[in-house]
Amino acid sequence: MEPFSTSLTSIGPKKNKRIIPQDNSFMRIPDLIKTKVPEGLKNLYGFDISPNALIINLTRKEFEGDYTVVTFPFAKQARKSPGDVAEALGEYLIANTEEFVSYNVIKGFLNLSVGTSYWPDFLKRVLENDSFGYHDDNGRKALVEFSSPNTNKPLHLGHIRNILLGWSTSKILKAAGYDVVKTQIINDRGIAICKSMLAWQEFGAGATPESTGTKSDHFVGHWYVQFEKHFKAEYGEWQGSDAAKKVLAEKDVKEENVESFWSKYKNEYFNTHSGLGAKAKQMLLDWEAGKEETRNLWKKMNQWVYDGFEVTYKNLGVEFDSLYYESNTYLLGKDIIEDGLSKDIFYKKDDNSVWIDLEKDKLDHKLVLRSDGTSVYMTQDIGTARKRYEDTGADTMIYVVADEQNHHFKVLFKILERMGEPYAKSCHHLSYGMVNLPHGRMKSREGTVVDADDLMADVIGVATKNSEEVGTVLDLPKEDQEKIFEQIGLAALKFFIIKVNPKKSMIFNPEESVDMQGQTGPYVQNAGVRCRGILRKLGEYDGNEALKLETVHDAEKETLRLIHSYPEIIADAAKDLDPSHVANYCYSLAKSYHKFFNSGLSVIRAESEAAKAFRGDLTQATLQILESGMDLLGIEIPERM
RNA sequence: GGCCCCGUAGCUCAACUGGAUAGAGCAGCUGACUUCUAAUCAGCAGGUUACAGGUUCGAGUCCUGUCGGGGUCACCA
Repeated sequence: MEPFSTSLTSIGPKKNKRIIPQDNSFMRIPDLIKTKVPEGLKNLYGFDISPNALIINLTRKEFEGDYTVVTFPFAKQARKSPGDVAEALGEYLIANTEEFVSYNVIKGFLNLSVGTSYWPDFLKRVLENDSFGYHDDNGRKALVEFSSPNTNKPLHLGHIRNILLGWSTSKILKAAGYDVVKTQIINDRGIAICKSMLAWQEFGAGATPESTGTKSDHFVGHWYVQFEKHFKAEYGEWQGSDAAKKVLAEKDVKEENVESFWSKYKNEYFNTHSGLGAKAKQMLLDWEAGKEETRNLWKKMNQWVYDGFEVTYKNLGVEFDSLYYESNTYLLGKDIIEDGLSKDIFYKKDDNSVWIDLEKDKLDHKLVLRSDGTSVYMTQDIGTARKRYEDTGADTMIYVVADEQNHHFKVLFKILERMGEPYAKSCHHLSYGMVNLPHGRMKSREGTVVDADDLMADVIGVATKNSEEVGTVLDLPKEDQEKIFEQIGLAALKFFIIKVNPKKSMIFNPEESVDMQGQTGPYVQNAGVRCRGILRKLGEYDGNEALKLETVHDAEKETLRLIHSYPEIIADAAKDLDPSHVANYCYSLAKSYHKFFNSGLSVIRAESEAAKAFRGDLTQATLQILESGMDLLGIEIPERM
């Protein structure tokens, strides 16, 4: 048995001697159409159109042709029927390009067929360029904020959707030509972490993650839960007290409403009568005053959380370029408000609170400084945005945050605009829908929150079980097997989440998330692994033979056209900030290759040297694009599976 | 209640941003492994795109209304 690392990483011939055409005029079909159709319209009818206004589709498989141009939009200006325009354009393209060899017209649809010789040439271009599909630097810098957890409890399924969206959006923007900075703001201060701190101090008896053998962020989360438990007990007991009876009498609560009244009163109880509440609040005040003992406790517990997060992030395969801590940024923005006050962007009320009037933009008045002069969330966000601009020079800022904050970001961006911030118009809220379970929302009270670490362990567990049943990698060393199981399990999870359009809320069915058949991550991986297997067996071949190819079969054409459209997929995904485009694309490409594989067209036993070389190139290119596309989603394709 | 988002096959999702006969997967049923990996493929079945109008060559997509679901309306984050 050969060692894993050497036997599996060689995937066949990488760079054979090839005839590389010397001209620089190579254009992919969409670009060719965008050049030649406006030119044709100008020559034929004498009017100009914007190339971007063209509608170019892959020809549906029930019709003859490869690419379809829709001519309805030009009919009026040309003063001809859409069919006539299509005919004339078809003639023009045949006469004035090498690539198109025939056409047909159905109503206003011009179906164009690309000549066979185009494809082997095209594949060579793909294989020569490892980053085929990527776009040139556009000179812009985008800052992407995602994850942004609180430090009082571990990450859960909601964070996973956020993180996967943020990560892949960052990758996609990079591929689309942006310089990208990945960042997060860590919400490390506030009443929540104080609750964990207090509970640990009061009831923890010196326990540590080490002493209890608990992952350190879960350890801190445990004490947060303990706080809630003790608080609830305290509250329940209090409800029988004279003070409680007095409250009921004052508020004139009827007998049958007592229970629901108490559940709504909880927050007020925390702020008024609760002993634990008072202690937690005192802790927050001590923290703000910089009391050393409190700060040390805070540092200790936060460090536990960070150590835990680091493991989760690493397992998920993500990392950040920079971090912002709320404890450093929560005072930012106040100066900016003062400044804006003098410029009449904001106004002050009699009680000294500061507001902005957004009624002209069909929004409300929004508070930006409390009457006691302290800041609110919005104030911080204003300050942090400017700081980030100063720190990084990013002219585009993308906030990956759940859609419950749609309104907040609408207001934030409008305020930044009013302030004349140079990046204001390029701020985007990548808003995504809630992740629900088959039986409804995740609720911490009902213990239905799906923990991130548990979830990853589960999917890897299922992948391991499946893989051992299939038995195809049992000959490999144990650690290589484990690596593969991990790759497969995470692929299932990540793909399941990322294939859904971000703005839609999604239902997360744990059973379906570990499916490995059909429209899933492992299905796509399997196509790539299949390519690797074929290339391994194929060995050396003469790449130049491919240029002598005489026919391209339908089963090959589908895969070719998909590879061909990869650059547009990246551009669209970047424009829409929507990684699901890439996921669905990868699935289509994998599907088309599987189909080709089963079509009876053999690579290794091809009918001619030309076909063999061509299919070898096709297989290599498919693998290259699958790896590239899945990489944008944070998914790896294993060597074997 | 005001504002915002969503509603597509039994279930989970697509539909190139207004283009051709709305496509996949899962679940169900039939077939294909001595063949380049069956985590695959081929096929059957499944739809009044919530409903009613409108806009135009053309509507799941845009507009209006109705019904259903979610979010949000804090000197919280």
